[in-house]
Amino acid sequence: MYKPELELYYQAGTLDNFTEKQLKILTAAIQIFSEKGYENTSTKEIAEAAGVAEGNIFAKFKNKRGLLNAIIEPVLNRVFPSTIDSFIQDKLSQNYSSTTEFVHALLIDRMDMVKDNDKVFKIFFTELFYDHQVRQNLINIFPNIYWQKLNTLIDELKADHILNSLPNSDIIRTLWSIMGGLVLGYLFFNQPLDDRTIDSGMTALIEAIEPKVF
Amino acid sequence: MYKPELELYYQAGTLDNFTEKQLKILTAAIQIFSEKGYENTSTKEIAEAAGVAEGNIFAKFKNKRGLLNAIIEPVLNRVFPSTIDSFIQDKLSQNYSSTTEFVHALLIDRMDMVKDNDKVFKIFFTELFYDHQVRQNLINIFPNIYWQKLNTLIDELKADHILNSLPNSDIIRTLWSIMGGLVLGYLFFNQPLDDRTIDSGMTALIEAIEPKVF
Amino acid sequence: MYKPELELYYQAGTLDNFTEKQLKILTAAIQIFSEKGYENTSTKEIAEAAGVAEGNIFAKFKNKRGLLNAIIEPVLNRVFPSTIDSFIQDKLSQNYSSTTEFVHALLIDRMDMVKDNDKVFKIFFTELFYDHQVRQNLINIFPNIYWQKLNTLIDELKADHILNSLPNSDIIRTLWSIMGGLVLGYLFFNQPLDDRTIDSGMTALIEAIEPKVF
Amino acid sequence: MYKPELELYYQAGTLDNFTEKQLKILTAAIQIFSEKGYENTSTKEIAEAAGVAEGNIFAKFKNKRGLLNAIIEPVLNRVFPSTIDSFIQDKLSQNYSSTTEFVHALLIDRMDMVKDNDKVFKIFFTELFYDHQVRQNLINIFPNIYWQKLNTLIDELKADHILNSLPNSDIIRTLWSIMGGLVLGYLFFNQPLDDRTIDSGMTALIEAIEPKVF
DNA sequence: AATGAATGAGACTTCATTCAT
DNA sequence: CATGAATGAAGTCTCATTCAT
Repeated sequence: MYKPELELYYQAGTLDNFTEKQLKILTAAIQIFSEKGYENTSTKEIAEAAGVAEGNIFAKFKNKRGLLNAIIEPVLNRVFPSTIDSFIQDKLSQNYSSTTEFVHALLIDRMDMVKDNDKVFKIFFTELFYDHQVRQNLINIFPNIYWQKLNTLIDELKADHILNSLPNSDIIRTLWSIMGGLVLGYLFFNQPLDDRTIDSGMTALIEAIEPKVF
Repeated sequence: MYKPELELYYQAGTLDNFTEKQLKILTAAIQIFSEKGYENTSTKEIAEAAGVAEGNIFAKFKNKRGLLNAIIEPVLNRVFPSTIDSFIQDKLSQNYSSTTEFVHALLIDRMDMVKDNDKVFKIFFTELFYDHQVRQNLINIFPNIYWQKLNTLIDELKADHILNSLPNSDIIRTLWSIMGGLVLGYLFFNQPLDDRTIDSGMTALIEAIEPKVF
Repeated sequence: MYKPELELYYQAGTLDNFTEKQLKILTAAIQIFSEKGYENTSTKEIAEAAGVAEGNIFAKFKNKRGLLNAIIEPVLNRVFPSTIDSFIQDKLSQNYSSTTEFVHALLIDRMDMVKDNDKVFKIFFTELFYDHQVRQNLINIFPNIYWQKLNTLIDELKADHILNSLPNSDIIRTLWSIMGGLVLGYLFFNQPLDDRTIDSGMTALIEAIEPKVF
Repeated sequence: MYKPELELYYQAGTLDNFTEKQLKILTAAIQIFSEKGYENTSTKEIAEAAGVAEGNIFAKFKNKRGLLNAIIEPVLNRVFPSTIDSFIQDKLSQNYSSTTEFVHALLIDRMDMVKDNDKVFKIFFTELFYDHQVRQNLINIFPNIYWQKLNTLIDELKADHILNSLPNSDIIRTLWSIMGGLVLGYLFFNQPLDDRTIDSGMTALIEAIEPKVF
């Protein structure tokens, strides 16, 4: 049973605790939530799409919100932390010859993850803007220690002439603005997220954050 | 009766058709929708906050969705078109001495509008990501003729060495990515939208889209 | 519109805040709750019996429990306090020539109230034994000050040789045991609560709590 | 495996037909039913408290109601009949020298049974007031033949000057009123059921039903 | 005997909308 | 215009019960 929309879970083996029917519920919910939004989807609709009795949803996910959380949580608890971790730990240990290489290493595989799980990410971003609690959860993912490490890293990259001298907060905002523009354009406005487009975004990003050479 | 949150409407004199009670409804709806989201707000709640009977909402706005549209429409029908128009017509008529001046003229007053109507814009963006129809409406705001004019403009700016040689679509995406990053950061993540921050965004944008001089 | 089952409320004019349909709901709920019990009655059933849309129940009574409380509360907040008050204040001010007269004055009109509102009292006692919270509410009706006054009263009656020398707590328990036996027998076991039966209960009570003369 | 809450069953050896798991279910059900009431307890909750699978409940007790009946039945089929029997047969065969002795013999061991099985009795009385069917079952326990024998007995006690000349029905009601007051006070209102309290109840009862001596 | 996933009827409740006053 | 009582469809959720394993 291949579940392309569940890539995010597979890595952790989380789905081992799910029965066949519960997986069908999850898959159906991802499909319909991404199409019509959480609030506009009824649990009856999900159950019918999954070919399952409605009660099953509540047996496994406690309530409708629990089903949404089961979809969103992997993005929060796996995607963001692993991105940050690899950003801070892995990348830091390497000697980047250029800003290009650094940014490239950062972007490419994240974008693949978005494309492989587009429905899940669409749900995530929709809720991110809709629900204050989800935003708070996202913020809580990044404790102070992360920000300190991130700042330290950026300072080092500045010292190595890989980043320019803009305030760190501006560098960070530019980074996620460009990335966010690519991702949201792809998810919500049918814009391409192919290699050329990503490269173009990378170029723009690099121009914006690399030091000027004279 | 000053209604700072209704700046967008005032300009057009649209509010002349509203009674005192209907304005109270509109103001209350903007407040609560921006706090809790459209789906999580009941018409009864709005009526109570406005201090009017529930029936009034339906007398003026036909249904709950009509109330939301009354809030969102000005953003679609006034903000975006006027931005595009001034972008194409006004700005075009001027002779920009530099990319900086061009971008500066474009950004500053739009950001003020966002700050003066932050609740309305929060509702707009929330719905933009939540509702496919709102996205479609936004897309429909820009008919082909606009895109043609925009492309012509960009081509001219390229010829004038005010923009670099990236594909037009990349330039446009970078532009709204940086702007969107500022706006969404302000509306949803408590980030500043002061002059310094806007300047920093402008600088990044300029670096990304201005030609490199050798 | 005569509502024999709502005597308890009438006295306070509480029902002025109820619409015709809400009174029908209340009446229907009293009828069905007393027949089948709160838990075994659905709100749909009540609405149908009242000839009203189900939503009406929740508009006035907030939820199903609120409907039960609207029935039970008058018993707690009106019947018991007024009984205690008249017991302590009114009766105390009189000079009883005998225990008989004292007890008689206490019992008779309370029993009439039970007979006039038998369904309400049946619901009340059912819930009293079913729901710990209702028991707690009943207990809270009697603050310490009441017990002090009651003890003082009983002590005085003892000094006047109207009550015997049993511990006050035993006198009180005997009193409500005999009264409770009459009431519960009537409400739950089809036993008579006519004057002769009440007189007989009074006689037993008097024998138990009056002083022995030698 | 000592089960103090199952005293009622032991005597009859009824529990021999129960497996370990079924006894756990019964014990858990008694505990939770007495705390929260039958209607507010789910079979899942019972199964979890008993540490068994939910299906076990239905394998042995057929349905949820069957589980309640298994708890209530011994009270109906053992406690009441044995009380009546001993009242009519055993006590009758003795020559009571006084009313006191008679009543004492009747009350003491019944109260011990209540204290040893308080949770079961709490469930029983709760259901007695909640469920018309349980009341009917209780009434059916006493066939006409019992009432005839009981009346004969009371008449004889009257002739022996052990009971006064009140109507038999009044004597019976006073008897179970006083007893019921003690038991319900203990089970539902945290009142003591120690020897002194029982003695006090007995005294009151005797005063009420014994003949007056001149 | 034992398990617990699965069922689905039915419960309570919300809420946009209508309409008589 | 204004009111808010009334509606009833539709929603979420619970839970006793079944049954394949």
